[in-house]
Formats: sequence, structure tokens, C-alpha cells
Amino acid sequence: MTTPKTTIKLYNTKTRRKEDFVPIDADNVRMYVCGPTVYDRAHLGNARPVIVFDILYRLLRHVYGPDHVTYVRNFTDVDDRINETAQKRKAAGAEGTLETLIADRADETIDWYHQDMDALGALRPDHAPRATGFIGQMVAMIEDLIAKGHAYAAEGHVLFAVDSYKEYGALSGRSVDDMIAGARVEVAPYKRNPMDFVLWKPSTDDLPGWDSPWGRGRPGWHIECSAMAHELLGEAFDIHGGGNDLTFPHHENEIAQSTCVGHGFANVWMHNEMLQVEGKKMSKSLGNFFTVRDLLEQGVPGEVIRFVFLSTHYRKPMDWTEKKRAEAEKTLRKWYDLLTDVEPSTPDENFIADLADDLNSSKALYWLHHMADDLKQYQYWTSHGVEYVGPTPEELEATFLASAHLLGLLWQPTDNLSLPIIDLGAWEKELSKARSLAMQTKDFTEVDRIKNTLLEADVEVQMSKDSVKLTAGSAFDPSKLEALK
RNA sequence: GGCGAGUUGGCGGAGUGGUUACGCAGCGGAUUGCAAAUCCGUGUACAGGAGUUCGAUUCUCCUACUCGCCUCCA
Repeated sequence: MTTPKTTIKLYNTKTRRKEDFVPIDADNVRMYVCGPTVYDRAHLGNARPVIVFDILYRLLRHVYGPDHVTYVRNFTDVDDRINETAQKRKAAGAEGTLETLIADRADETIDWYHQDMDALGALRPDHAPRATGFIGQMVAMIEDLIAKGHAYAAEGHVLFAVDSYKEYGALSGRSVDDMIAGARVEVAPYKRNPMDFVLWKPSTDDLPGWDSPWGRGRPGWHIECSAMAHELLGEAFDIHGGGNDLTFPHHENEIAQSTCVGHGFANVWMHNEMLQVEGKKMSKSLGNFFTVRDLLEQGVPGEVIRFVFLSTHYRKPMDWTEKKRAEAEKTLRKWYDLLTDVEPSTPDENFIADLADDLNSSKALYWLHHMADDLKQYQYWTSHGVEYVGPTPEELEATFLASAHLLGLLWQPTDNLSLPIIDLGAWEKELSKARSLAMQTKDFTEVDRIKNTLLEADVEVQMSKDSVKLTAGSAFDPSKLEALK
């Protein structure tokens, strides 16, 4: 085991401080991130933790080695909204039992999720466990909690007794008394304390259920992460992540369960801030709700979405705006234009240092801008016959590309960001011909007419001394070129 | 009501106890038939008030405003 030369600093919600990250075992750095409930397409907000922790995963792999990091992200496939869809389908005459219809809905949603997150350039975790695959472990954990006096069965439910755990509320900075005073808790007659939360609940015949010492039922939401993290990552692991809306109650409850059963659980707790859209919370009622798939279908490349997310630090609210989308696309296109076919080398050290400082992705992008600038200048001056002492353009490009790859950017072959590939060769010849003629006659009316029409059709026109280059933009409208014929 | 985060130039967005990144937009110049692209150069900011300090945008407190969570929404 070698000591890594990069020290990663991470903000730990548990201590409310930025700390040097020291893994339990540098040969196997372990991270658990709360994944989606698979009831429907992932909305844009779901993409934020995916991208944030993808960056952390890539950084950890860079620092500790790709074979020395284990990343687990779960799928919650026990959920009433999944059941609802299945019930509706059954009522509409779909084939199969309710169980298979539920499984089908989860399967298709997981498939969508993978497709959408792949499009964002997110690496797949090492394990993507489904809650339904770990019911046995959950039941065993609940039994253990009861045996240790931290949980009790009542009316087919099993509840965690918050009074049995003194530290309850420590992660989110709340006290049980304050929360009860807030009066936002569900009052149920079988609860000893209003804050007690469900570990197990009974299922009726029309709901999925598993046999248990407390009758046929299904697990509460929080226990799955405790059980799966323990099963796949062991008694204690390094990092636990998720959106900051999960801090309470989800993560608070995970800690309570796992700690009371005797697990060390997670050392570092990380939470990303929420996403907004044009300055407002994304919600169906405001009409600004959309999925990752919606954006992709509108022709916004996943890489552009990723770039926009990276431009804001993960602990700050991020606003998704049309303007940012356009800027990101423009920048990425410029960067792609700089690339020749040089192979990536190793990332820039300054770049790594800032990224390792609590994932300062915005600062990391600054370094990419910086490197791109250098590269551009070397390319420019080299092409003008000026010789420089220092790194060659190839070396600069290799470092630039390796750095960009660490952020999951510029990974596509050559491409220019899924721009429609439209052959405008005929128009290039046309314009070129008219221009050569105009050079002699000094009458540029025809050239301007063609150029302006092309511009109106969203074609970028670049004329140099001896060539004409046309590139169709994302709003390319071929019908506008009809006028030229 | 409880808990937490934030307020930086036209916009976005880092960072720092003393010379304030960067991107986009703007402006000037080179280049161009005109443009585009590219190159060179360039201006503007740290919510308000008080305190600590030789000195605060950076630390502390107060005020205002914004936002999030407390509802199995990441």
C-alpha cells in the first residue's frame, strides 16, 4: 500500500467541517450513495448527486487506484408509487400477477435510469443493489434491534424507539423535543414517541409483502440502506452521500439503526445542495418540472448538462437556466475544436489539488479554461511558425484531455456534441464559387445573399482566405435554404 | 414554529486578513470585401450596520432579503 500524494479534503456534515480524508483501508475505499426510488423517469434534480458523487468516485479512483475503490448506489424498489402503477396496469388488463407487474415497473425504471445517467457520462457504481434483494438482511437487523431494546413491535408494525438512542438528531442538528414541538410528525396510536419511525409495516393482500416474525409486510424506507451498506461495505465504511433533503430523516434514521445494532457505519457524510430551475424550485405545480430524458430529447447533450452542474460547487444551490446551457455548449464546442488525436496523459496537478479540495469543480473548470488557453496559443503561434521553448502542444493537449476526462468531459470520440451532422458540402462549393467570382468583380451582393440566408437557417459561416467552412447549428432549418435554389 | 444554507461586477461563478480567479456578455485594436472564428488589450463587485484589527470582501454580532429541509421529492 502506497501513501497517495494527494490529500482529499471533504466537508463532513457530521462534524460541519472540512476534513482531510483518511480512508479506513486505502486498498479498498468504500462509498455508499442513496440512489433513486424507481417509480418513474429521473428528473433533473436526481442527476445532481449522481454527477457530484461520480466526480468523487473518479477522484478517489485517481488517487487510490481504480481497483481500490468500491462504490455502492442502491435502487429503492419497495415503494407505494411503484405499486400504484402496477395496480393501474393490472386494472387496465395487463398480463401477469401484481408481483411481476411491480417487478416490471421497477425493471423498466432502472433501465431508464441507467440510460439517462450513462448519457450524463456517469460511471456505473460497482454495486447497484435493489432493496428487494436484501429483505432477509433487513429482517435480521430489525430482530437484532428489538433484541437490543431499540425497537418494538406494535400492531403489525415494528418501530424504532428514538428515546433509546441518545445521539438521535446529531447529524441534522435537531432535538427530538424541538421536532415534536414543530408538530409535523405523524401521530399514530402505536408509537411510544411521536418521532419513532417505521422499520417494518404490514401489507394487505393487494400489496407486495414478505413473511416476517411480525406477519406479512414490507420494510420501512430507511432500513434498506443500513442493511445494504453493511452487507456490501462491511461494519464501517468511508463515505456516505446523498442529497441534503435526505439528511433528515433518512440519514438520521440510518445512523440510529446501524449504530444501535453495533455497526460503525459511515465516517464522512456528504450532502449535495438542491437544484433549482430559473431561480425557482423545480416542481410540477410551477410547471418547470422536467426529466433528464426530456432534456436529452430536446437535443441537449448529456455532456452539456454535466458541464452546467460542475460549474456550481456541490454544496451550493444550483440554478439550471437556458443561458447556462447555451454557455456550456459553446465552451465545450470550443474545447472539442482544440483537440487533435493526442492520447490523454495525466491530469494537471493544480487541477487535481483544487478538485481534491472538497470537490471544487468550478475551480477545476477554471484550470481547464487555463489549459485550453495555453493550448490554443501554442497551436496558434506554432502554426504561425513561431517556436516556443517549453511543453509542446501535444503535451499540453494530453494533460488538458486527461484533466477533462477526470471530470467526465470531452470523453466522446471526436464529435461536436451531437450536433446534427449535416452535409453542407454543396453549399460550401456554391458560396466558395460566388466568393471567388466576387473577389474579381468586387460585387459581393450574391455572396452576401447566400451568407445571410445560411445564417438565418442557423448555419455558422467561416470564410478564411482560401476556404469556406459551414457548420449547422442546433436550430438548423433546411427549409430556409430553399430560397437559394 | 424548528433547523440549515446563502447574499461577490451586466449575468454566471471561485477565492482571500493587506496586490480581488475565471467564463459569458460589453468595449478598443489586429485580421476580414463585410462578417464569423482567432489573436492582443480593457472597465465595473464583495447586501446594510456595528465590532475585533495597523488593516476586513474575507473573522464576530445585529438587521434586511433569498432559498432549502422538517411531507418515503436527490
